[in-house]
Amino acid sequence: MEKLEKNYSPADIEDRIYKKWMDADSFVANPNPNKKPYTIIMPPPNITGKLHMGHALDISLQDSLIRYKRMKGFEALWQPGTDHAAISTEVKVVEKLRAEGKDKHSLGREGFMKEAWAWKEKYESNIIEQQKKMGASCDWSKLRFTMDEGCSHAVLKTFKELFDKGLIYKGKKIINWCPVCHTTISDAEVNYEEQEGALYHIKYYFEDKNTKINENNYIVVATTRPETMLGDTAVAVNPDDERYKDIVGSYLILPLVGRKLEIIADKYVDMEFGTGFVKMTPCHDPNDFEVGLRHNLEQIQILDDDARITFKGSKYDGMDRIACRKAIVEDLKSQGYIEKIEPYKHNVGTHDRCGTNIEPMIKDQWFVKMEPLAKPAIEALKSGELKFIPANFANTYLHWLENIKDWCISRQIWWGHRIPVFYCRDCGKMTVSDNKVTECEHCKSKNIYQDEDTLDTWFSSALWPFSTLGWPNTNDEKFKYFYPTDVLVTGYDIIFFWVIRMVFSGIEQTGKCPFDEVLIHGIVRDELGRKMSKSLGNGIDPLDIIKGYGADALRIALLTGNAPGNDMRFYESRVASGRNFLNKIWNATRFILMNDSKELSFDENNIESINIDRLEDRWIISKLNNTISEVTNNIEKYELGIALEKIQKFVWEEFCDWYIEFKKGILYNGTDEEKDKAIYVLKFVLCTSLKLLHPFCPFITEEIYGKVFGDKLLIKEKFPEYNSKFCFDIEENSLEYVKNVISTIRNQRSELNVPKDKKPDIVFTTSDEKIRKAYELCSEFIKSLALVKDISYVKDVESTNKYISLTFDKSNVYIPFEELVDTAKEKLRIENELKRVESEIARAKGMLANEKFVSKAPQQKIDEEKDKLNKYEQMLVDLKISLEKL
RNA sequence: GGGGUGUUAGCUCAGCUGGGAGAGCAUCUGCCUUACAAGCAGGGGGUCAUAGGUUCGAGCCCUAUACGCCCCACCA
Repeated sequence: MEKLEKNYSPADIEDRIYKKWMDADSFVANPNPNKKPYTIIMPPPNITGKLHMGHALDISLQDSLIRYKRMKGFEALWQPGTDHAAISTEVKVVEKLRAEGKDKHSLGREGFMKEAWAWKEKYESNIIEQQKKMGASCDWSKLRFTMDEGCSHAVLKTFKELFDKGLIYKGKKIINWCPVCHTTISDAEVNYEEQEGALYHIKYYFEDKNTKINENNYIVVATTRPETMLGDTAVAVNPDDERYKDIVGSYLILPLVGRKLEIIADKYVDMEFGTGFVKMTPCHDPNDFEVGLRHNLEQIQILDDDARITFKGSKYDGMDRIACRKAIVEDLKSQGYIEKIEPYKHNVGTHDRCGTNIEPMIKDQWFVKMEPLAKPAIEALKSGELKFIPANFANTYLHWLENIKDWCISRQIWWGHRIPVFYCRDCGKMTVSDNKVTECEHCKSKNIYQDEDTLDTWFSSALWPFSTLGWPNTNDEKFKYFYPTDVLVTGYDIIFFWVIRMVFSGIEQTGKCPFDEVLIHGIVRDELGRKMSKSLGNGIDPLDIIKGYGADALRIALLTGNAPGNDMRFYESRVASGRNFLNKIWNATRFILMNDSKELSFDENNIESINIDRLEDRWIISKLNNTISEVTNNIEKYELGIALEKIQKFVWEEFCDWYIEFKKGILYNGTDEEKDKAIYVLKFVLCTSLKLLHPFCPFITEEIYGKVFGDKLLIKEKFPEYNSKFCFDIEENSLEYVKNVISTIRNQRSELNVPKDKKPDIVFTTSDEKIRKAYELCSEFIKSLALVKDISYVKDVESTNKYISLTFDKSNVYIPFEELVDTAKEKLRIENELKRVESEIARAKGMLANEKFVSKAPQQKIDEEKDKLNKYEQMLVDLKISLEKL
């Protein structure tokens, strides 16, 4: 048998182990009538970047779940793939081209697409390699891409179907325009950020010199964007505003321009704000647009696609919007139109991909009609078909759906699914098809051209749970077997973008909610609680952490100490402590192998045929058995962190700190038969622990499993199950009692600074036969672990001795530390103990004397209190005797 | 403005359906004990934000208050 290195070094083994899994096709899942399916669709990472901590968390959760279910006997498919990330990728490719001195437009659409595909090939393989470093056990043979043939077909099919149902339409509406990316974006892609600006108060004079308000021949409007006044076509007041009732319908003259503006009344205006007058710019403000529709206002577009002013015949024409703002303000000032300028903080919409201030504009775009689609999605949640973990995210989901607006899906970029709409130059009608189109379906003319726009990247992501499984071919075996999927694991930050859109698309296209449950996690932040970001430079690269500590340690750090849905701060020290745990189990293995000089054969299935008779063996097996049950329970409830902590606690504390220490006596000095059995139980516990741990820490467990248990692959083993034959409550309790005794003696030694080589002969008294037996069975443990020379039972202890007396509920242990005992101190210690016990008794008595407690509390609780009372009363008696003897 | 959420040990956070407060890190003490110093043993440290309420019993449920964070909407 190969020897293990003294310390666990993940770098040496992880790639090798991963290859082993791949070579054995361990991740492949295919429709299998003999097994139940379990499916997780991986949120496809963008091909724009590299793996970040958010991905690492995502992967840790999903991989743990999928490995667990695989071991539980499910045909477990974790479907991987990547997202074309339309705008993000296009921006990156354009940047790359610019660096090479090339230009998107001179390349042309085809040339550009070639470049973009090359980018995709490169970055897709990067990110996949990184996912593998994390240990991701997804079925790479089924790798998909949102723009591959199948997904593209799904997209076109969906577009066509929604169009035919009237759920996709083209319309001139006000949209969010990014002047840098040169495309529309959806409402969800707009981030509002507070910016320092100014509120300009501008005088608009009445057309009729005799009209006055507040003694003045002008009114004052306030705006943060004075340049938009070029597009003003009205001024609005609230219809209920008594101040201005009389002037509704009169006209103003727009400064600098001279346009006549009617004063209109619309309930949109807030009377409380500013002067109560609002200038209306229907083309460049969403609210003004709505008001404009109601009042049939003229729409004057004053910005082009670069957000430059287009105002023919004016000095402002062609100016950048910011330069124009300055110029206009100067002109207004010099001509006396400015009443005042105040500093003003306000929220400005920015593009979430590039940070540019977005400009609302009116454009002819494609939209998805949301209301009919939102309804079933709301229903799915309310009926319980769809569940969120934690449940409170359901509110977020519902709130969004109940207030949803139509979804702008057309983008003026090239990288993406081109809108499958063809316009006929002859008859002017549209042809929409998910197949190749060569002629107008209305007049059969060949003189047609395709819509230039592409679709929002989320349009294809929305289909991901089924487009990856073969849809729209509903006869595809994968689709029939694996769909709907079981759980979606993702961050709360993309509930709006993605989860909601998958749900309504899934219901609309397949008739089923695409997943039963959504496990939501938070954001991984830096140590100061800040988001990790490129601009702050505070990002931590998961790959660097893996290099230093291994993927398993990183996974532990990400999986523990955090409740679902909450953000977590990333501390490297937590990875280090994870690594320390791995080193612990590594060394426990080393210990076993070092003591297994005969390299005994081991078959875990024979465990039931072994006569487990020793107390500590029954104890550890019973503990292990309970751990299995609890861990399983926690995983099923998605409490992965709690599950993992329980495994760690079992392995480190119970197995390593206690059990292995117990066994050293036998391994060093026992008979061959005793040794062999000890090795057997050690291996059994190790083997089972590895299985429990494998979903969370796949690499080290696979490595150890291979070293100790031969050629079998752990990934393919069965997850341990609770076995009622291994439930040894009595032995478990007895040994816990002994552990407590050992700890208490150690504590006293430590308090009194007793040197290690001083090993007393201790005696004990007890009234309980079971306890007496436990002491006898475990006397070797007490001797070796509490550094005791001999231990004996006596009926009573001579009162002349100077000793430390330790009182337990059913026994007393006396330690002769004559020269170390300070009688006064010892007296104080016992008195304090006495006080504690007395207060416990008072507490228990109080509860039991409370009639309401006795009549209302569950019987089990009452019995517990009675037991406690008995126990403490016994201790009280013993403590008093000890005190007397001092 | 609407919704959500947090306040627990020095720090970061757990605490499952209400039944005697936990972890990691940090800190202190003693140990290089032949699996592991990435370790072992032991210790200190919390009126669970505040005030009420429900309950036999509240860190947990309800109400209010204070401070914080997040999301949505967005006021010109």
